[in-house]
Amino acid sequence: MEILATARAHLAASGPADLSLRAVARDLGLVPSAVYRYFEHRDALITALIVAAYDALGDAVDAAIKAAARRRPAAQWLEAARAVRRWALEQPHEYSLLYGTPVPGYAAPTTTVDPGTRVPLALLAIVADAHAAGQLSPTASAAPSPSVRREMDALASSIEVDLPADPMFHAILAWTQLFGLVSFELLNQTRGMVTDHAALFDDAATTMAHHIGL
Amino acid sequence: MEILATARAHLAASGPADLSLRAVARDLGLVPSAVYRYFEHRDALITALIVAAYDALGDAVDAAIKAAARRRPAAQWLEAARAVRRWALEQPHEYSLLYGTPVPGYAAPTTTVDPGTRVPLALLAIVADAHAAGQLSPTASAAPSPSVRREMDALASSIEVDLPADPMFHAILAWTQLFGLVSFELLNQTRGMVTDHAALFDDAATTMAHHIGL
DNA sequence: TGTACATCAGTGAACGCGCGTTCACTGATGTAC
DNA sequence: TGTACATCAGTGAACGCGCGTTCACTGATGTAC
Repeated sequence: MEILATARAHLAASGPADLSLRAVARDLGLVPSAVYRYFEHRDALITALIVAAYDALGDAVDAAIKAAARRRPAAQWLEAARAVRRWALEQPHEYSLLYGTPVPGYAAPTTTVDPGTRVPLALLAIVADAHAAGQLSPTASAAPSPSVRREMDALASSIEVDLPADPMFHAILAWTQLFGLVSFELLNQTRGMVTDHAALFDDAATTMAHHIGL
Repeated sequence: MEILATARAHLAASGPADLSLRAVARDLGLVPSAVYRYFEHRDALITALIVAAYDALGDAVDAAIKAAARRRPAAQWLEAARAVRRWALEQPHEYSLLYGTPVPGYAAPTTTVDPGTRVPLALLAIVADAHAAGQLSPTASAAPSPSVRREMDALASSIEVDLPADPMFHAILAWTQLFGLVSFELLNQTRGMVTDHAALFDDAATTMAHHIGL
């Protein structure tokens, strides 16, 4: 839909906070009320944007994993991680729509949950595939406590992933680490501490893979 | 100053996006223009809030480390990490003012940089103290590439911390991991995946300490 | 102890702005007979 | 092939709202002599 495309373009230029229904209409050369023919209200527009962004990120990650399908699991992991970072740097505003402070006054409906799980599920799939192929080395690193271990087992079965608690635990940590790094880089929180973000990120992703046992 | 206190209270109640000069004045029973006697413009108010929040968080972390001063470095690390999470959960809106998407239209002046480094410096100090006391075990985990290693050495000397590249690297990763976890929890990004966030967090912090060599 | 004056803290009205949303409407395009 | 009508896509004006900021002002408090 053209409105959605224009809204994404507007988002790319100005950031989520300036994302108003009127601004999108303006960009399209439409009168504001015309947008109501396509979206019930502003929140519906934002929801559509969020879903589209999650899907774009999911597609980017899936494509990266697919392109590395014949390589070692650790290489797949690295490429997936790089795809996340690359996508985030290319569309920082869409990234912050997904992983930043929620848009004021907007309450995400449950529709946005499923698309939001695509990336973590794709990352876990790499680990699960490695495990199925017997390519997962037992992790030398600290082990989770019994209660967390139980939670990891429950999570694994609820999302139907065949993975022991240990790599599950480290994969969850890696997932949060990944986004922590990208967010810090985008928010300039590492200002003055890190200069070559790409190199640090690659090393970080490789380290994560190592911790997981890939 | 009373305006600042009221602004923080307002922030606690409504989040950074609703933080307007008029709202703060309203809370104080003042007319909007009265605020201009104390702050040159809205951005000055926000800057003051950011600095105050960084300091509050810094104080919380420092206090936690101090209270654990006689315990093992790994325990100090865990307590520092817990202090970050606790503070974030107690004042989520102040946390998101610091680590969320920037307030629309606000450009952070360099004044906010120094207070923002308090937490990472406090975390690094734990590691550096352990290193000075010979209590840092060499990390078994993946090592950074030569270029990142060089960057870590440069960083260590620029912030005057006596730490080899290896633990420095893992400490930086742990720092980003810490905030990634807290942000994901606050943003509800782990919805449906994690239920006992406190337990996962503790295990994560312990694992980080282990990776660093604490 | 009293008077004159400066400083301070805040008032009140107004400005122009962008926002989401509503409502009655218009004119072009498509469909049925 | 022509006419009648419905649907569609969008217009235009208006609503009430909150925002940051300005400006001239008022009245209380403090200071100097």
